[in-house]
Amino acid sequence: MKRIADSTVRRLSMYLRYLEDLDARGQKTASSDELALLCHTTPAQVRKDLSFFGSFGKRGLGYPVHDLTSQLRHILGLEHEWKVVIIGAGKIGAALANYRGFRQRGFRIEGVYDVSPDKIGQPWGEAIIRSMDSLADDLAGQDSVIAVLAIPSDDAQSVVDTMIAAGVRAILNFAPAQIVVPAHVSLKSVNMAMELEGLSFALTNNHGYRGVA
Amino acid sequence: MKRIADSTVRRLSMYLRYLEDLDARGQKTASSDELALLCHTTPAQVRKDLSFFGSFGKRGLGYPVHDLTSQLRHILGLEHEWKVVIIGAGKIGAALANYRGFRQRGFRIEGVYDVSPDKIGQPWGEAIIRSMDSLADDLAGQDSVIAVLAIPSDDAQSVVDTMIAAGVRAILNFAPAQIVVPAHVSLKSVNMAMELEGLSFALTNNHGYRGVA
DNA sequence: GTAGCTTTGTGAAGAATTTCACAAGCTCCT
DNA sequence: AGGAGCTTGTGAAATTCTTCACAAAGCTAC
Repeated sequence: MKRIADSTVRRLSMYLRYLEDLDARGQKTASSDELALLCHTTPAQVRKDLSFFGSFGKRGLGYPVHDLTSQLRHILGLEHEWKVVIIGAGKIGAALANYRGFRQRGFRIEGVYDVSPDKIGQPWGEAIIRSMDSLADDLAGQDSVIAVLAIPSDDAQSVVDTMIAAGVRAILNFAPAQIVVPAHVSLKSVNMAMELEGLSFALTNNHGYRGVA
Repeated sequence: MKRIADSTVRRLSMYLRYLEDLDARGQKTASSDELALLCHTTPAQVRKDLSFFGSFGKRGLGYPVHDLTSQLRHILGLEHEWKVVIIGAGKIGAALANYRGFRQRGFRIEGVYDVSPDKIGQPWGEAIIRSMDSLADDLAGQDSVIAVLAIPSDDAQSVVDTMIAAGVRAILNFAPAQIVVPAHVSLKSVNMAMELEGLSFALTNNHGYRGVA
């Protein structure tokens, strides 16, 4: 299969969100025009994105909403539930655990881990904070696990190494640090300071620069 | 000035982070090779990125660390402090308020606002949760303000409209919703569910796809 | 059934971004 | 002072991503 750009995957994710809305409202079909309008992109872009994976629409009619929803869920690998472990029982970890969007979209928070001995064993919402040492055992045999890293930068790389040794193959990193992972592990980083700096740049150099929605 | 790509700005931000480290350690110069290694990019990319803004290096020697640090801070508009108001006194707002990276890099949390009458007036860390209605007055005359939106999606657009009416010109949005802003307002959105879905896609279709560090 | 309207799917064109490759410039050493 | 050894800055090439434009195909009405 051809390599799919990151930007394409993000848009697929967005199409899915809106298609789910339309489906819930009982709308049967949607044209690339309509989707483009909702997602602030172009009809051509919508069609091109979808065409990488097959031809789901009917000419003259548009895309069947319910069917395309399933197809996108399949493409994005959202047909089964993903188990999410949160590493770092701090404020960011807490915010993520409560984030509505996760559960709604099939990501189930499975457990919370920390390195700090003070925190291990403490209750945390409905769960108990567990030790990183038990991660490998807890995940033994588990396949669809995504780890969310919400700890200070200093420890980030060493914790990542521990996680990978424990069998984690996907990491969403919130620590503002460059993390290195082997090729078989997928990593995404969200860096909030970097986003703010992007806004600072835009405000400082407003030569027609526009932020990204 | 030429339009600067978003990806370029993100990398500048990253160069700055590492240059600050090097500066703190007393290193005098750094080559594009060294920066590229630290930031996981290529030397040519580093040079090209910097060359959009001037020529800061010395051939045969590299870039003067301390000087380039200042230059980048200037380019990114980080020479003065930015005031950050957090809209939404929930878990995400709390996490952001405590995020070390913000304060460290010149973003000062100025106040917390909410729409919910139950929350308004309540203490929140060292501050008191304020009403959105007072936003316009509070910001009157203030120039360098960035609003961080951490509320549920349903209210997002209407709150954004209120903020813009109050004079906000830069918004970092954490609500998983498409927000529309007029051209003079800069907007960046962070969508955590979308990031997780990207990982789900990568794990499901691991045909050489690699996440982004 | 076919004319007219609509919308997809897709090569090809265009734009944007990254990488290449090398001349020019600086430092250090002798 | 001159040559050797680096490293920058930058046009040009390559690659990646987006937009265009249109043939092919479905639907509706008569």
